Amino acid sequence: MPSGLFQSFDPAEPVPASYYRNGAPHLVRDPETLLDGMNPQQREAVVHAGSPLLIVAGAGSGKTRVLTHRIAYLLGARGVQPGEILAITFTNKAAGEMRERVEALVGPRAKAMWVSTFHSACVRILRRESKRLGFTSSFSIYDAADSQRLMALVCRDLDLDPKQFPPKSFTAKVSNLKNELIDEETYAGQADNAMERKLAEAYALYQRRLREANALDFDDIIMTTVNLLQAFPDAAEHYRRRFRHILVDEYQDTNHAQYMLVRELTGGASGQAPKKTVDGEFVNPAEAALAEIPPAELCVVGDADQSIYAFRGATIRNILDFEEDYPNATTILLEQNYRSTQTILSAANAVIERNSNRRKKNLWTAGAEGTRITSYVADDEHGEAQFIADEIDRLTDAGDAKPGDVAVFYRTNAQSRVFEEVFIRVGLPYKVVGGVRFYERREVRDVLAYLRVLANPEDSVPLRRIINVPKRGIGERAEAMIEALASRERISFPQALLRVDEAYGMAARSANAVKKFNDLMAKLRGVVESGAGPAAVLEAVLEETGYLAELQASTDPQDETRVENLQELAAVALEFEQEEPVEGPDGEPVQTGLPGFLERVALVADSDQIPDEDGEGRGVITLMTLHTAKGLEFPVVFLTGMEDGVFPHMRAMNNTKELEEERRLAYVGLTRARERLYLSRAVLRSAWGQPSYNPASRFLEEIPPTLVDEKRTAAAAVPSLKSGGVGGSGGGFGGRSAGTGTAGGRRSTPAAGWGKNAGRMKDRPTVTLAVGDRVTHDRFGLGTVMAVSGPADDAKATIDFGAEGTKQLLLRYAPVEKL
DNA sequence: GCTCGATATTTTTTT
DNA sequence: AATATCGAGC
Repeated sequence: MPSGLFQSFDPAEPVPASYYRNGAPHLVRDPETLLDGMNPQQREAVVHAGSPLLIVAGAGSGKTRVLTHRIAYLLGARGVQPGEILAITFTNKAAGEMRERVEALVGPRAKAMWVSTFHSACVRILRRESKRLGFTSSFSIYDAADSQRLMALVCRDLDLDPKQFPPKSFTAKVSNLKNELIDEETYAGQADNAMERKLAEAYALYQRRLREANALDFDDIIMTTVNLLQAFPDAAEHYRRRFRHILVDEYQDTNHAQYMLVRELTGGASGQAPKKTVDGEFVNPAEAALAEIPPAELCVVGDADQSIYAFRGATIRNILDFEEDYPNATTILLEQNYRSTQTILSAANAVIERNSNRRKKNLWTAGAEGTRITSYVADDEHGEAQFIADEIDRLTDAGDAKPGDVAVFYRTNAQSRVFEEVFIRVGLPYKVVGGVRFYERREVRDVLAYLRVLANPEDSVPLRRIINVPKRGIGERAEAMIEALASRERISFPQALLRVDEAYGMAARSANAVKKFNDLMAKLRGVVESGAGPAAVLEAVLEETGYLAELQASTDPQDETRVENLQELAAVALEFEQEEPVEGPDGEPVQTGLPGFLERVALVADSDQIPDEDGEGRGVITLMTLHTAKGLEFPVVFLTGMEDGVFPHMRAMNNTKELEEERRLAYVGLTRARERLYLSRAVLRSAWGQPSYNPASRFLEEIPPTLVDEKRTAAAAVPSLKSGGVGGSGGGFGGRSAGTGTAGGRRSTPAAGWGKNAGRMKDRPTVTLAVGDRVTHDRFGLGTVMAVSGPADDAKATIDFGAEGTKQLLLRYAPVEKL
């Protein structure tokens, strides 16, 4: 029998019934072996019982391992039933991974746990409780683009000047309000200037339209669930009795609504006492029942230093104030890092330390110091990409890395282009993650809109999207007439569409087009009613609407890709259809058929595309934004575009709060690297078609110079200023300020006017020194470096020259050479 | 009603 | 540079 597996318990302990579900006991790990190889803090986090638990998990501290082992321990050692566990993550990918890893530990009974995202958990609850909330269980889910479109319609209906009241900003504001759990009525009461009153009006109409369409937007999903739990004590009771253990991952990314949701589900947080009369009687008997349920055991995991979604309403407050929200909470700090070299960790620590008001944390590793971080200053973004391509080539040739080990990070999606160009040219395999996402592509959204209308005929947003796609002669004017009919007859837009004949002033040709459209939809509805699955319905849509035919007939090369995307969508539908219907634990409704498919598509963004480690293959280089990189790790990481204005982003630079968020983003980026870390920047970068000179990112200066090996410096990057023959940029231009021209097939770099190094004429490239390095000085002779301080390109060193004494030197000017 | 060309607009975005 | 949006003209 393999060690670590056993079949019986200590006789002193009763065997938990959970071990014998489904008949015969299966091989179960001794729960204590779950603690093998863990450090003391991790163990404590796994076994802790009896009070709310906050696990402050630094980057790479084995967070997921702790969470999964904690769940396994709950099941194995504490007799918890799988059905009593609710584990919440932010992404479907994270949820899937967690479930998989728990299943590997405890076997198939893990299936009965709820491991899901905030949104899918809430949708599940809402489908079950939809009746009491006034919509049907087949409600539609509006994503950001749908919300946008609906708000645009609403603003138009209210005759709002789009210049003065931009629908886009209204959408964002409504989203923020919902994240703060402020509903339209409450907001109407507090709006006190012209703009806010208009917003209140738009908010109210927007909500009305959603209800009419039997739809909820992303933010509603959370807010409505909170409202449900607060308004219906018996509903709250059901879920509180059920979920006795609630685990929340990435707690630093929760917004207020999600925070309240966790509180409502857990019960027992401070300030939760139900209303009582003066005699101590409960006002509401259902609340009395609720009050008797002891609070669930709450365990949240997070790292305030990795909070990078404040711009979407996430609030660090939730993690910082956890101990106040849950007064008897225990906090465990995980600082030991199992991912990166000490060099990388020291750099990350040094950067994040500049943020104010943070809980002090010091990542450390029992592992190696590792190689120094490589920095590189390129002439322009092409040079930067070229350097990275060359370096990856070098690493792979030397057998130090496979392409799949390498990730290239950047601040904004637009920066990926140059890397793609260069990688294609030199033949490096790569994959860009993110950017325009699959489910946001026009053709995918068009076709899904058909399916949505078929699933929910009252949903007017997708209906209006496809009413004239492909073009069938129902223009703006015709649409306006239908709308007029709808408001005249006080019916919905979809209903008005069916009564075209009553539309006043509609051209015969338009009316005929609408009728043909109605016939088409009726025919498709017939396909749905015949019991066809999502894949068959999708195929019917593609055929009957002529959508596919139009794309295939097109000469636009883009349309070829579109056909492929639709094929992929059809494949997804087929896959969904053939999935064995996962039985919801204890008969929870699980959506199948068209509504099920649409729900899947609405709640699953495609983070699926992060290249997996495929055992055999050498993998591909991963290109992505820093935001997308959170939670991942790679042996080799290139952090690119390290320039003020790019990263930190220009719009975050004059605001301390936003700058601190950028710094956390830098921290996230740095801590993704396991072994090798590269920091690169370009002196000249073309952004929005305009070339601009960017100074070094302030984050670079925050990394101790001793940790960095400057492979190419700013001095080398400015041809006209350098004396040595370092690097192969444009070639020398004397001392002249060269304009933007072409030299050696590459754009050259004007000399004047950039950064703090301008004016440093004719000196050698700044040496990078580390403590202990031996140097020679033109005047003082041999010396040993005692200390180094200051930012990389402005570093000072303390050097012991023996008989000549110990000198403080500014390396930028000092005539020192490394030996 | 549709197409073309001028004009404005660009962060990040797990759901 | 690339794309979305808008208005004029067919």
